[in-house]
Amino acid sequence: MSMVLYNDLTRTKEPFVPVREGHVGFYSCGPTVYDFFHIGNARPFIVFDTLRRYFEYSGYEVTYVQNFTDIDDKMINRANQEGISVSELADRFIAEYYRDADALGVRRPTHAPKATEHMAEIIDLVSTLIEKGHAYEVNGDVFFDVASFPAYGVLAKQSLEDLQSAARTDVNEQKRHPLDFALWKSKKEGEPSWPSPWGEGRPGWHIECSAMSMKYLGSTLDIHSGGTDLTFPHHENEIAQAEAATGKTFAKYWIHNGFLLIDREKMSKSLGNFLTARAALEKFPPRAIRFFMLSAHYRSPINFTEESLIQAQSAVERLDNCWSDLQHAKKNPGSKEGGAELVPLLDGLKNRFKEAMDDDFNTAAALGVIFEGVKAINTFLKESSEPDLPSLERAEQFLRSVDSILGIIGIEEGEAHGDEGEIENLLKERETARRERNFSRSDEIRDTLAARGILLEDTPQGTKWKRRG
RNA sequence: GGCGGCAUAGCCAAGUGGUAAGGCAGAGGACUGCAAAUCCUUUAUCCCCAGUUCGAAUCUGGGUGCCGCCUCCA
Repeated sequence: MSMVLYNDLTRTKEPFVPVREGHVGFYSCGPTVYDFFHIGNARPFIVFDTLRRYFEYSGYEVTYVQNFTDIDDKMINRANQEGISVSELADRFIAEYYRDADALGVRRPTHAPKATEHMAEIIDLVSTLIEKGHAYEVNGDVFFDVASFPAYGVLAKQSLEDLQSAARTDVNEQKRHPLDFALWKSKKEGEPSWPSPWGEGRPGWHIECSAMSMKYLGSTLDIHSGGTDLTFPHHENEIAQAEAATGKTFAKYWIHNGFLLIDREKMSKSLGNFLTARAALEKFPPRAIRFFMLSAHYRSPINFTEESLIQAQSAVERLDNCWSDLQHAKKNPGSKEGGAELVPLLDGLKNRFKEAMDDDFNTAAALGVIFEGVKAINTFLKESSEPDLPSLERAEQFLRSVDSILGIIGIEEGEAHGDEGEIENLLKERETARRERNFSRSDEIRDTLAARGILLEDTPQGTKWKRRG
C-alpha cells in the first residue's frame, strides 16, 4: 500500500513516487514575517507538518523546507510604521512565529531559509532567465516574459488569453505583457536594497521560493505546498521561473490546503473577524486547535467557530481520558490475558489508519479509526477486571504511534507541579472518609481539589485524579 | 467573463455503485454513596428534479444555494 496524493497539476489523485527512492523533498510556502500569523495561516503549517510526519512514519527521509519571506512591500510598510528596520521587524516576527508554531506542535523544518540570505541564488536565477531569453530588464526592473514560456497557465488550467482577459487593469507600461511579473525591483527611496547586475534593488515575491527551494532540494522537488490562494499567480509563476531556467520539472506534486473561514466568512481586518493564532491559543488548548485542523480533509474549506473548537476540545478530552485510564491501569496490572481480542483488533485498526492516511492524507477518516480504537480500549479496560500488562502496553503503543503523527493526545503532559504529594495526602484522607461513609468530608475534599482544577474519578482500582485541560 | 470547489443527522465530518465511519450535543439504561469517566441502547427519506443501472449519497444531465481563485493573501 503506498501513498496516493491529489496533485493540483493534473487534478487527479496520483500514486506518490519520489524522485529519489526513500526520500521526500518537500517545500511549503511559509509566512511573510511582518505580523503575528493568523489562524488561517496556521492551517497549512499544521497540516503540512503533519503530512511530513506521516512520510517519516512511513519510512521516508524527508527534507522539509519552509521559507520566511522577510523582504517585500508589507515588510517595508510595516517597518516604516513601526520606525524600525526591515531586518529588526523580521527578527521579531520570526521569533513570534516560532513561539506560536511550537505551541501548536508544528515541528521545525529541516531548513527555514530567509529571502534576504539568498540574494546570490536569487540573482543567479534571474540572470539565467535573462540569458535564456525568458526575462528582460527595464530601467533596473526585471520582468519575467510570460509569452516566452508556452506552458504558462499549467497550474491555473487557463490559457494566456483567458488569464489576460480576466486580469484587472495593469498600468505598468514597462511590461511587454500584462501578466509579466517582477523578478527584480529597482530600489525606491528609503527601501532596503542589494546590489545586482541591474543596479540596487530587491527581489520580487515569487522568485525567492524558486531559488531557495531548488537550493535545498535540487531542481525537481517532490512536493510543493501552500494555501489554495497561492495556486495563481504565486505557484504558477514559480513553475514558469524555475522550469524556464532549468528545463526540468520543478515540482512533481502540487498540493494546496483549503481556506479557513471564520463564521463562514473569509477572515479580514475590515470585517473584524481577524484572529491571530496567538489569540486562538489563549482561548483554546493547542491540541484542540490541531484536532480541529485535522478533523476535515485538508483540501476542504473549514469554518472556525467557537462551537467547532469546543467540540474539538471535548473530543480531545475523550482521547486524553483513554490515555490516562490506560496509565492508571498499568500501575496495577493483572495477569489475565484479557487482550486476546483487543490486540488483533488494534492491529486491524492500525492498518485502516494507514489506509486512510495513504489515501490523499485523509486525516478525518484516520481520526474515526482512532476513536474506534479508543472505544475498544475503553471496553477492554472496563470488562477486564485484571487487564494484563502486555495488552495494556499494546494499547498504549497504538495510541502513541498514531499520535506521533497527529499530536492530539495528551501523552507528554501532566508533569511536576510540586503539589503531587499534597494531593495524594488529600486523596488518602478522602479514602478514609469514604470508607467511614463520611461523604460530606469526602465531597468537601473533592470540591476543594476541583476548585484547583483537579478532577477526581473513583474507579474499582482506586481513585484517579487529573488536571483539567 | 474564465477556472475550480462544496451541499450527508441539532452541530462537526468520513464515505465515488450494493441499502450511511467517527466526534460533539441530546434521550434512556448500566455502573457509582453522589459525581466523573466508561459501557450499552437510541437519533439521517444523504439540497431538488430527471436519467443510466438489477441496484446511486456515490455516475450523467438540469436546477437551487453557498464558497474560492483570476489583485497582496495560507
